[in-house]
Amino acid sequence: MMDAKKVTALLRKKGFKVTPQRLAIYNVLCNTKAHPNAEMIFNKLQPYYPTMSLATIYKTIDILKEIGLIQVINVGEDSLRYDAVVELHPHIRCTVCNKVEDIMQFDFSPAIKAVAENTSYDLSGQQFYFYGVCPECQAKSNLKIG
Amino acid sequence: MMDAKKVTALLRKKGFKVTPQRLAIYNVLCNTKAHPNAEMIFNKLQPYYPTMSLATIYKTIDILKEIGLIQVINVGEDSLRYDAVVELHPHIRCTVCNKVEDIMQFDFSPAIKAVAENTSYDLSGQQFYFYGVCPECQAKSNLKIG
DNA sequence: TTTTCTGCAAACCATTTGCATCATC
DNA sequence: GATGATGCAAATGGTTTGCAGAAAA
Repeated sequence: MMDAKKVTALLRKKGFKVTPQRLAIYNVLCNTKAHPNAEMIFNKLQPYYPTMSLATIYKTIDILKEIGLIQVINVGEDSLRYDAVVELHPHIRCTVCNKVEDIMQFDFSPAIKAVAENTSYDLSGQQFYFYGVCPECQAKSNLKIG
Repeated sequence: MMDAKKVTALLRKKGFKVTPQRLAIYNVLCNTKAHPNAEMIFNKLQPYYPTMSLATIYKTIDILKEIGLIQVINVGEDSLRYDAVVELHPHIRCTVCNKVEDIMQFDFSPAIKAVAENTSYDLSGQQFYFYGVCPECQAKSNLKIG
């Protein structure tokens, strides 16, 4: 569900050219909840853009980040993940299958506000990461034991 | 203020040998609030252990992590930082001077409890990172403008 | 004496960069 | 046609690994 017009307009406005590669990369991020890293985006696009390189993905990610269309997620893996949902929300990573999901059930804004009011820093952002075992991996683990 | 006896006993108990390098590295982490990365530890020890290598620092960090004496801090830099305070507490990084400090003014345990009760994950840990400009860098910035 | 550790050098791997060619405008 | 983008290949840099000599148990 990408609003292609919006991306196109924003890229142009910020002085970047509009290319099929850039639209495709943003499109992948808009149509997944998997929070993919560069290689996952690369693999997803491989069948349709067989000549696209990882370098192009990294360069495009830099631009999308700069113009505020995506955010970077650093859940303590070797690689970074990317999210087209730029609104603040915590993430949780399964320590067994490494899947990364959004946490929406709890609103952290009061906590963040409290920190902002009690620190001498001029706050500009924050990231909350949770770690645990997802329901699917719990089930698999129970099967093995039971 | 490292409790050398405690480290020594714990290393032995877990089947690791006690070496001056290991004690020194843990000692550095116990006596700083700077949340150093491997290179900062290396530089700190350089005058006293001129032959110590970065490889030894990384290997020691792995062990200290494994036996629960330190925690890893991933504030979105190129390198990881380490903290001898293993109790949960949020960290804040100055986006100007890159200093990393503890946040102690606010208790996140109620928020974490709420997430634990509302997620289908079996929670094992979490990390909260804040970003902003520290008071010192704010002052410097004001000088330049004013 | 046995086992594990240190420290050098080489390997690793996600990400970045340089550059010639190519697409967008 | 001018400018900026792509994609290959090489570079980068934090971290890891292999291994011979050294220290701990």
